[in-house]
Amino acid sequence: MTATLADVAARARVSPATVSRVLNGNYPVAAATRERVLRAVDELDYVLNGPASSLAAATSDLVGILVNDIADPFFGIMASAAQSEIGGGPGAREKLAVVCNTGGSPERELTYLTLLQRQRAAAVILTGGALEDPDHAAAVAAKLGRLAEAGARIVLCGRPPLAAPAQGPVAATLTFDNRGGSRRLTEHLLALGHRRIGYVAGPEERTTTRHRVEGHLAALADAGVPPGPLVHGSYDRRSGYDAANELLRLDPSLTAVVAANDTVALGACAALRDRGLSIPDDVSVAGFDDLPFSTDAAPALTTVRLPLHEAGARAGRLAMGKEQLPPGGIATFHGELMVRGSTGGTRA
Amino acid sequence: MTATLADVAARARVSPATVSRVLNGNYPVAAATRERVLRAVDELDYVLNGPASSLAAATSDLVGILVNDIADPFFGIMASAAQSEIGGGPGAREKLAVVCNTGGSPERELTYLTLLQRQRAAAVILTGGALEDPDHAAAVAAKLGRLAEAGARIVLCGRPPLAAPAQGPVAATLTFDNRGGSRRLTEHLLALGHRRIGYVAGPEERTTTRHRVEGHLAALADAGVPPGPLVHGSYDRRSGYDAANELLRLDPSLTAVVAANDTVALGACAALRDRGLSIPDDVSVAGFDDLPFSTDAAPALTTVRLPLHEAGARAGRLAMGKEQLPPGGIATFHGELMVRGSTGGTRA
DNA sequence: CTGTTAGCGCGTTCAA
DNA sequence: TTGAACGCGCTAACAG
Repeated sequence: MTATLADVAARARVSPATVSRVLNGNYPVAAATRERVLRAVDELDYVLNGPASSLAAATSDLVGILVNDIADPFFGIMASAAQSEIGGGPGAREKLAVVCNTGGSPERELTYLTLLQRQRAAAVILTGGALEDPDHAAAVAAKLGRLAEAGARIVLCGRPPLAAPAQGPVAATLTFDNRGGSRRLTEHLLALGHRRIGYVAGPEERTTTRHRVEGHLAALADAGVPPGPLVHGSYDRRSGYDAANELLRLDPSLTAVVAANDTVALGACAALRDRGLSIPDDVSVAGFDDLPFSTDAAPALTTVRLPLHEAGARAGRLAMGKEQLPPGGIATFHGELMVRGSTGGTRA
Repeated sequence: MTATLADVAARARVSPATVSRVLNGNYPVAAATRERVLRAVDELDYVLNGPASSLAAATSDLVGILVNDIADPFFGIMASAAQSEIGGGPGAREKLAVVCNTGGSPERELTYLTLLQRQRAAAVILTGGALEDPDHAAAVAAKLGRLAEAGARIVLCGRPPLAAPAQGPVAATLTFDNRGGSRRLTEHLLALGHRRIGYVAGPEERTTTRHRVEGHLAALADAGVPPGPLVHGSYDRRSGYDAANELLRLDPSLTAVVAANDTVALGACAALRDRGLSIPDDVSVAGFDDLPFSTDAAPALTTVRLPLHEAGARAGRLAMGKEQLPPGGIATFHGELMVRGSTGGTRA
């Protein structure tokens, strides 16, 4: 049926070992022999048997990229950038960069890690915020340890470092300064004169959520302004819509709403518009991430730009061992405040 | 080191074959024995060796989902839906659904197909429009034939059927009625009184591009209205921005612009706004796909809604063999015209 | 229902 | 520089 390495060897009149050597290019092979082998490969339309190869070599060319929501460009952009550094290169052995969608479910996260371990993945990139549940964190840390033992390189991207003891197996951590970005965003609102600011937070028990809330509260505390109402929700538009209505119910005098991310912010905007409120004249709205569509909203969204592409690309290179991180293995990416039309001064 | 099946067998005092049987659950095993084995698995923290398993069984639990652009929610939504039908959930026979980002590059598409063939993938889902280059189409068809021979189930999602002889290995095809949707969209514009309509087409040589253009031209032809200017571009915002400017240069009297998709349409809107034109008073704009953010644009985008989630989920089920398609193996999904604020009547 | 026996196709020693 | 032989860890017959 399908051609095997032995078939190629027979056709090229060499031993299977020699074929293996030219295919892997790690051993010296005479130019003439190599030529003959490659021709045979071509003529037989031979494709290496991955499982057999992985079994013998005890490693595979699979690189897993875990994302919380593949339909969200926040993850799509990072994954795309990472993947282009992994699968793209015309270099030696191609790696198969694959993205695994956990949907934010802890069980699925663990399932995927197990499946990647089962496949003897060469590397694993975990993107986005982590769940803060201690049990789950421990389970993930254990799995990562197991993966690293088996030779997988572990990279965290857009995710905070693991707790000290668990950080061991992690080769590199690229983290976003969510706290700082959030703080600057709220400072911007305060500078505009806002004193009653509502907050639409992301899902509870997530590092990203907590850090962004902390930055917000820190800015308020520094200014001596009491926090406004806060509600939690998921990272979708609908959640932002509902949350904005809830915030206004809790405090009808709000003059600004800060959202967990841009998608949520757009949902909040829709809710405000549906109530006949004008943005930013009646209420200012701000998001986070600066996804491509944020600038097309009505009005354009004030937000914090995260270097998603850069972080993803770097994570890809780290996973391939094409780049080393400075001592400590942790790099922090900062966000940039993008002031646009959705925030403005309070009414006189 | 890592525990193997033999270790588990020894600990459970059974043969390796028995362990294999309880793990795969395809064979009758006494409840007591199964219990003992599962305990041993747990105690040893045993994880099946995927490559070894795939080698012996001549198939793997990998399911590949090829997308043109993972950062585009059009693909993210389909991939997410497909993936949720395939893997990650609770259950014994887990499949590993992985998405592969071709970036629209023909070479990478073939590379990924080869890598999936190498891994002995259980199924492959190809999403989105295909390149129309005959050489590439033939190469893809050949690869798919090879994959199918090796036991992979092939599903096309949001992609037209292959040419008759090549359709053989394809288990199922879910296609979008791009032509019909596009035609209805243009009919809507014509009904509003537009007679000079510019068109921002997608990348050349792509089926999606051609079908949408054909539907547009068909509507015009039926109405006896001559086609306006048409320019090609990629599926990003920038491309829409530049294209809109170019269209207005070609014909300053345009009253409407139809774009290849929503992202491009938003870019076009930005260009029009930057020229001081009002939407839809001066120029109407329409998109395609109805991605989630389209409703938040200013004004909200008139577009054609495609059942991306439904198509993706169905593709996932077909890939798993959980569902059969009616004779012919082809199902067509139709788009729904969504009329919103970005299109309006021409000025009197 | 369970154990025994062969490979699956390749990488990698060791010699030559 | 090349070949021969072994084993990676598991599944799939075939017995029993």
